This record gives sequence, structure tokens and C-alpha cells, in this order.
Amino acid sequence: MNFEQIKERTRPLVNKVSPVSEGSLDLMSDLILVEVYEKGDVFIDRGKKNNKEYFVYEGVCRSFLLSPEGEEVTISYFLEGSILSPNKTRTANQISHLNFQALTRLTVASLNADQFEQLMINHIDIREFGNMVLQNELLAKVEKEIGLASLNAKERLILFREKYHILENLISHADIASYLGITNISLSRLRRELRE
Amino acid sequence: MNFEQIKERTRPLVNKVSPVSEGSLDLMSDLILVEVYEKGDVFIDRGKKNNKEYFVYEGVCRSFLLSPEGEEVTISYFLEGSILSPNKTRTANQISHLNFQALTRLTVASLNADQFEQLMINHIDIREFGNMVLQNELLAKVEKEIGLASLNAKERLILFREKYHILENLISHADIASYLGITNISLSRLRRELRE
DNA sequence: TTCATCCTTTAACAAATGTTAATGGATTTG
DNA sequence: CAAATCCATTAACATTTGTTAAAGGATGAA
Repeated sequence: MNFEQIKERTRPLVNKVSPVSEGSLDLMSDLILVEVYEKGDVFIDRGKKNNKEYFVYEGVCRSFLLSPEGEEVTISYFLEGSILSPNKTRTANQISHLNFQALTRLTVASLNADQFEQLMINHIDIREFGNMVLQNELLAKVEKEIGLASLNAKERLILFREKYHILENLISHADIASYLGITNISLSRLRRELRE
Repeated sequence: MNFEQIKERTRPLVNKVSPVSEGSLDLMSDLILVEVYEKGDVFIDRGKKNNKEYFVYEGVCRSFLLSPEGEEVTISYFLEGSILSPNKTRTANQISHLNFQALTRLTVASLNADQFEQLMINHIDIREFGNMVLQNELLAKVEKEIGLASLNAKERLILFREKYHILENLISHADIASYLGITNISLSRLRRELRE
């Protein structure tokens, strides 16, 4: 993918969050490397170094962690055209505290996080963009938190469908169940209930 | 409270998160106004403007939201010596999307968020501090998320006690229950079980 | 195709949590 | 002090969710 292709692919993705000038888009595109992963690949490992920002060009991925009992818990989903959690929010000293996994064949733009931080410092529109990504990230977490704390599993599934309906027939129900905070057996029961 | 008092009160609070130089501490202290609230006061209202950062000098507060059913859901607790979620993470266009309430008599330091952002831009140690606050914030949310998604209520109560044991005899059990994602009746049952 | 494997569904039962209502203790108000 | 109010607890019952096991369906490999 050449510079112009990268730029045109990045533009709508960035502008959807917070518009930046043509010059700023050039600066960001300059930092971008395109990476491709296969379904199932874990491309960020908990405990390992990661100093990149990511935009999802194509495909779907998730972040997950192991629970105290050793089960995978899905924390978030990232759909096509979305932006991964800012590096600063998912690392400490450049060490990732989450795993990220491709759920389909996945094409992402990656940017060096330090260089991107410099762009944020020097360009107010890029800073606004970065801060807006952050806000959205937190907002999504708060929404999920409220759901887990105040809704029952059926209501959570209904919300999940509104937000991620394409995922339900694309990825493992065990993943979805862990995201909803239930077992996959419960998920199956709820699916039947809602089918009737 | 005079400048020196503010500074000495702020120093340990900031250094606990990420140390800053004496000069940077001066710059931050310059921005600080001390605010005092009474138990029960809601000092940040969802939907209203807020452009401040806060440090908790004395007392305890919580953030909360109304669920779709109109019940208050406690999102986070902030103990003495902690730092409220960064302004950027709890506002959109300076409009708060959370409520914050004093659970005891509460003394906070408040800083203008725009001026603080300028300090972050111009001083690497303050930027590091701000980013570290952010990391901690997200980390706490991810921890809570995992708890809600993978532990049962009893296990969540045990974790809560480890982290916030002073709260259990200080604030309403209804608040705690909403934080744990259960009813206050269930909380009462669990308390009895754990007592035996 | 046939076998093997993985995932989803279903069933039966157990455990956890919610709902409604009543009780008792503590605190506040008059 | 007495009445009123608030909050935590308890009980009885209903509902939801988890656990274990079995069965069916889809997919891929030999």
C-alpha cells in the first residue's frame, strides 16, 4: 500500500472521531505501517513490549485477559474502521497488560506511539483527535460497566446485538459469553428465548 | 490554605503516582484551588459543564450514573489521597457524563483542566504524571470489568473488602451493592455468609 | 465419502441471585 | 420522650444463571 492509499484509507477513520487538517493527516500517514494478521493470531501479548497505536482497516479483533480461574475474558471488541485503545491506556512502561487477537483476517495500520505522542504535543488537531479516542474508549467502558452492574444477561445480549450484531454470527459464542459475563450455555438459552 | 500548605499536601499525592520536579510541583500548586463539600453533596453533575481536575485531600467520594431503570449505579470510589479520573475521560466538550458525590465531608484540590493540559504539553514530568493517572484509571476499570465478568458476587465482595475495606462501614450498602452489581439484599446475605 | 473434531444446543438438576414483604435497630425530628 | 424515618437484616418464594452431561450439526482432514 503506497502513501496515498494509506492516507485515503486513514482519512475517514480519523475524521469520524475528530477531523484533522490535510497536513496533520499527512504527518500521521507518514508514521503508518500496514500489518496483516490471520484469524486467531494474537498480535499483542500481555507482558510483552508494545509501543504502537493501531487503526483497524479491515476485519475484527478483541482484547482479552485471563481471569483468576484461567479463563479468557473478552474485554472489548474492535470493528472495522475503529481505533484500538490508546497505547498509554493498555501498557505500563511499554509493557502490555492486555492481549489482542484477530477474530478474522485483520489488516491494521500501526504507528509508533512515541512519534504519535510528539504529533499530539505539536498539533492541536491531532491532540484533539487523540483525546477524543480516549474519551470514546472510556465512555465505552463506562457503558459496559453500567450494563454489567445493572442489567440482566438477556438485556445485555440485546444491547450487544444492537452494537455488534455482525459479530454474533462471525465469532465464537464462548467469546461473546465471556464479554457478556455469562457462560456459553446461558448464552445459548438466551438466544433461544429471544428467538421465540 | 496558603501556597506552601497546598504544595506540601499535593507533593505526596503526586509523587505516589509519578514523581515530578520541584519546579513542576510549584506550577501545579499555582493552579490549585481548595474546595470543601459536605457529605452527600454532588459536586459534579452529569450534563453540566466541568473543566477541572481534582485531587482528593480528605474524605471519600464516588462517581455514579443512573441506569436505564433509573437506579443509581456506582462506577468508582475515590479514597483520600487519590486523583479523580482525568477531565478528558469524564467529559465531552467540557460536559460531564458522570455524577460525582461526596460520601463524607470532602476536601479537594481543583485545577483548571486547560491550564493543566498546557503544563502537560510543556513539561515532560507532568505529562508522565498525567499519563500515569490515566493508566491507573483504565487499569482499575479493566480490573473491575474482569471481576464483574468472571467472578461471582461473593468473590467480588471479598476483593472489594481488600481494596476498600474502610468503605464498608462508612457508606450506604445500597451504594456498595450497585458497585458490585448486586442488590443490597444479596449484599446483606453475603455479609452474613462471610461472617460465619 | 467417512471420520474426527469443534461448536452449539438441549436437558436435568444445583446454586446463586432477585423480589416482595416483614422485622428490628439506629438515628432524627418534633 | 415518642413518633417518624432510614437502613440493614431476614424470610419465603420466584427467577436467573451455573454445572454436568449428552446429542446434533457443521467443518475440515484423511
